[in-house]
Amino acid sequence: MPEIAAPKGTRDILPEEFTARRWLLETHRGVAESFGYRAIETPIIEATELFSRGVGTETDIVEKQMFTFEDRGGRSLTLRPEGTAGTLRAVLGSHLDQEVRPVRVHYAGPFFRAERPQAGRQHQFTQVGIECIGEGSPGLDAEIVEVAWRFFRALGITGIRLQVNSLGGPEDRARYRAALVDYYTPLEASLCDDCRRRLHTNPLRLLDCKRDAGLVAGAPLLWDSLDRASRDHFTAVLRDLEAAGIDAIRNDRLVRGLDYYSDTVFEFWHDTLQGAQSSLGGGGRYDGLAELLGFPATAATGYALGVERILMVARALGTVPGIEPAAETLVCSVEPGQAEAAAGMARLLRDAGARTVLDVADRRLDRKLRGAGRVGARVAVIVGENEVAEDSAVVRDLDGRSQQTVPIAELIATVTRILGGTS
RNA sequence: GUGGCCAUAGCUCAGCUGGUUAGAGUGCCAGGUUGUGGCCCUGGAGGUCGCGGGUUCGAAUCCCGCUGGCCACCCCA
Repeated sequence: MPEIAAPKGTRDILPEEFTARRWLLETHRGVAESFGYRAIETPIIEATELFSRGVGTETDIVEKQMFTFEDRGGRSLTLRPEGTAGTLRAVLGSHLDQEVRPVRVHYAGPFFRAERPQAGRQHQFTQVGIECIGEGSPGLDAEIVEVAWRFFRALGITGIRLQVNSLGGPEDRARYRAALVDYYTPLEASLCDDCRRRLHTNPLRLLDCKRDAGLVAGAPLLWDSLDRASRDHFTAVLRDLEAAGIDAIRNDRLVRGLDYYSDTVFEFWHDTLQGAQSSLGGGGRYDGLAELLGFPATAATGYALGVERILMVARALGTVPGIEPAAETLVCSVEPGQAEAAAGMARLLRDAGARTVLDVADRRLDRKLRGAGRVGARVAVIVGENEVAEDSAVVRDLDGRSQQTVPIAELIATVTRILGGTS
């Protein structure tokens, strides 16, 4: 019988990594809540239409990256590839925005994309994100960037390169798309294969091409297609970011892959991640998404960040806190005969709040004490024949290498004194 | 989805141009110490050589397919 392995593109989160992720997730929660964002959780499966309508039919995500299946009633469902559409659906569908505006929410959870896996790109991955729904002021674009900025700072991650751009409104984008097509069409013969395809499917993507960089340099600028309102909006965002002390790099070629963005878009890059995976996450304003999903027009802005990638950077930078030992106390019997007495003492210690491992296996005492070091315990409580006879225990300070025999009544006090003293 | 590299013990890896019982380090278990750890010594367990087929007298080694990982592209988290 072959062993069953985790499905392709998925990974198990073992205790050590779990601890690091918890640190990251808790840090994000703390920063988001310090700005008044509240936690939300939405389903992992959604109607396929949520993404085909929201994210855009001709985007890569919807075209070829979704895990889609039919339920027993023949409805098409999809494992969510991103979080914004579902969150907006949840907030507007429940009329949360009728109570306060804007609605500020944060979330964390698994997402799924069927791309070829490699480091930092898995079928199942984790994102933390926030959405600010119900108001269109540029100050809120700056606010969410500031949340992310503080989040990275709280993790101790330096060297973040924040890229910002404005895509303008739908009309601006249509105008720009036309300008790009006008520019590239005469050059079509000299384009690379990918670009020739992009010219007809998704002209904005032409700006991403590395091979035709020379042509990109001469392409029309997005900024020139923006109307007055979008220019003012973006100028205000840049001003607010500067006021917040955030270094934003204007990148006229930054075009995010999802159709629903309008005006402000941004991405966070870091150089310790190699090439294709240099993006830690991004976001932007998506004032048009609500209507695409059938809700009243509602302005909104938000971001999503990749937990696994950020963890890779934090690890490379050495900012991940050391893992806590599994237990601070180990209680062991000398022989199996003292198992019950030892178990009783372990209960006392746990009641007193000490994380305690019990080892009453039938093996040599020195092996059990070796185990104490392995779980990270700083105190060993040893119970043998003599101790049972006189209702006492040997309390050994594993760091100080000293020990004493104490009555059970003094066990807790003795152990907590040692634990308190060394920490 | 396209192209390339890789897959040997729990972990990190060696195994030359196919040759007999597949190795090391580390970890694990045990003994040295019939009640005392992080060092040391000794011994032991543990491997369908990713899976399936083919070539050959003989395959961990060569060929094909599959699965999985990694890298690049695509794109993004």
